[in-house]
Amino acid sequence: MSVQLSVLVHTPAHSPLAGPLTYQSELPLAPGTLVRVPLGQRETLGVVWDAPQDTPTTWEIKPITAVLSGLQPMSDAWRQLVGFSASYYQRSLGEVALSALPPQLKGLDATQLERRLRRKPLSVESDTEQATTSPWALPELTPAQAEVLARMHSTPTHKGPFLLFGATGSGKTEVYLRAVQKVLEADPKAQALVMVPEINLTPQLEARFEQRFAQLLGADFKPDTLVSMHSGMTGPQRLKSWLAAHQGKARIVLGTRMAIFASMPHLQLIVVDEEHDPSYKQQEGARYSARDLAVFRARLENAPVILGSATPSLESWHHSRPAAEGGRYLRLEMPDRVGGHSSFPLVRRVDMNHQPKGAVFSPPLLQAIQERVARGEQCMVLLNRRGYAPVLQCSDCDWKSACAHCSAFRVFHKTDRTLRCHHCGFTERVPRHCPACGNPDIRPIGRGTEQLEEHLSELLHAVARPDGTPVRVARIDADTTQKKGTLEAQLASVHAGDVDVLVGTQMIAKGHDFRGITLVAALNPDGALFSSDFRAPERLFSLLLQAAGRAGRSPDLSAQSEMWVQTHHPQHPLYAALKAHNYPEFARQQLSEREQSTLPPFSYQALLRADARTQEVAQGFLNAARLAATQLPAAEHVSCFAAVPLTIQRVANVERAQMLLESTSRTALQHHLAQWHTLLHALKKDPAHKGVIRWAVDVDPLAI
DNA sequence: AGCACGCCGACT
DNA sequence: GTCGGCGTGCTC
Repeated sequence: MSVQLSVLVHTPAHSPLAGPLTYQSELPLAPGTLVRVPLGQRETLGVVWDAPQDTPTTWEIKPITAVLSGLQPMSDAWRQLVGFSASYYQRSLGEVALSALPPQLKGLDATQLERRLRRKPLSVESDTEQATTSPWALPELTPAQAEVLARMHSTPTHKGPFLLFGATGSGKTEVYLRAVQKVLEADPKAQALVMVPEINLTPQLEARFEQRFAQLLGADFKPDTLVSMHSGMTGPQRLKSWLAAHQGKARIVLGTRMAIFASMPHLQLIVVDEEHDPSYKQQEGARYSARDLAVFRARLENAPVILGSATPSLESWHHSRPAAEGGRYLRLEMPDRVGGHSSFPLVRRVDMNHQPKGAVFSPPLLQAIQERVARGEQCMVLLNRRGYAPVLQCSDCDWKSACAHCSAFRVFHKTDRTLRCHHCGFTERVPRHCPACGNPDIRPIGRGTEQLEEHLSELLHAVARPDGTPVRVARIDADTTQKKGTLEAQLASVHAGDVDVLVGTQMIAKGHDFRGITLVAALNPDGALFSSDFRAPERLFSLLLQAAGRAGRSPDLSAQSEMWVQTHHPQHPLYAALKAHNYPEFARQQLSEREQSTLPPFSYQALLRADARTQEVAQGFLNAARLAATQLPAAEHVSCFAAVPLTIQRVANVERAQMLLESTSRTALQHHLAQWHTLLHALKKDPAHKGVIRWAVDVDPLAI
């Protein structure tokens, strides 16, 4: 006697096999059981999904190959999370479920896994006991931290979500540590999930958690008590972390957005640090928001979730309005920096309308940098553009360094004399003469961080540090940190005081704690003020406030620290709110504008994207999709805008177009998308749209 | 997504 | 003459 099972395998969203496949098994298996199944010519990993359906089948039903009996079935909550993610983000169950498991697990057959599981865990280091005996004490909480923790723990009616609105330097991490400590101490099995936006930020947080919990747990702190999950890890490392979490050995899982799918049978707390960060949104495949899924998962697991930020996303801020007005999150505030000094760097706006035309550094900013450096203080200069110059141009004809494969210019990188396309990677040596007319005079137009570094070295040439040595300028951006470990090394040299002025992209504005920096400057941030992207101001405000938070972290220097903004719009309300260090005011302005225009969070959006060889084919598909959508029942509640090319219309010779859908009802939009999906599959097969390379839906897109 | 099959260009 | 490019089709 054998039973039939529904099993998920890794089949993509666009495959006709989107749903679970049917296999037979000698024994009934619990939903969530991990199995090996034959699929075509290969054998692959599967997850038992539902109770068997007895729909009559016309094809042969193959038996499963093996049960991975060494592993507990995936929990109900995990399956519900996967089910929700697949349906909400319009992807197949199999794709979501299997990409939520570590890739290495797919490669292991049942016997290999048995061997892997039997492997003895590393023995605990012998010095752990020493650590427990040496005296130590928990750092004293600030009144704000104590208050926030008390409110989280004494609000049984409100299990979260909590929005921890804490200024940079107010000690949010300590709150996370205490909240985690609390759940771990209350239940010896409890597990906590802590998420950070970027891989770069995991090592320092990991160190902080490890130090704390090695002390707190003493001999109970084993090598796999704290594990990480992020895409920078090797396959075997990820498998190891995953197994530790799945088996409940890992009490704390620390990771980037992918960690939201970690198997944690005793999950009792989720922390999302820097919850506003766009990195929480996956940008391909199932385009999930790990922050939104964290809120969903926390509810499933009946666990609290803490969303922390100094500049919350407007969505989360709106959700944390007073309950009387419909807010569902509890807002907890920590306005002051640790150490009681609430002083935020003084924000200085330089009106570039009254400065020498074309100057990169306005004279007052340059002077301020010179003075600081001469006093032995450190400065940080932000410019969001890598390379030496964003475009090269012939002085004679109209040649520009366009990319042959993209509708974008190739960026001039002076260090290796190349022209590089930042979209497709196409790289060539800089030509000696204009490729079009032979003119040897080709010029860089505009400025990137490389040029800034060079320029600033010249400008500060005559300035000496207090010890008489020359000023040192360094640059940190994606180009200087390609090799693993270089970022750490560069950050260390800034810490050590080997650098006087640090130039870089937004990479340097996030998270890193620079003690000696007393002046931060944003050279040209105006672009985001009048961008067509309605979220651009939100990102700019967040970036500037975070950058400002880099200055004056050390209490003795904070009093004189400054944030400089060079702008042509010094009166803009965004800068006024920044100067006042007033995020709530900024959020109020933005939300009122969003409400006026019925933009998120007052409406819900989705994008349909199509890629094709030509723009006509891509848009043709979208327009046909739009026409098909008008037939759907929810159509009247969903507005569908015209198909438009993406801002970078062509990348690597693929033309890209998209179409925006909007509704004031999330449910209506969801129903509409779900029904649309089947129509889209059919459309793609239509010979009229043969040229469509791929299409995808992006629910709650971050950029339009 | 893999993995096979299948039909055209530059190499041991 | 083969190796290998990726287009098309299939997987319970």
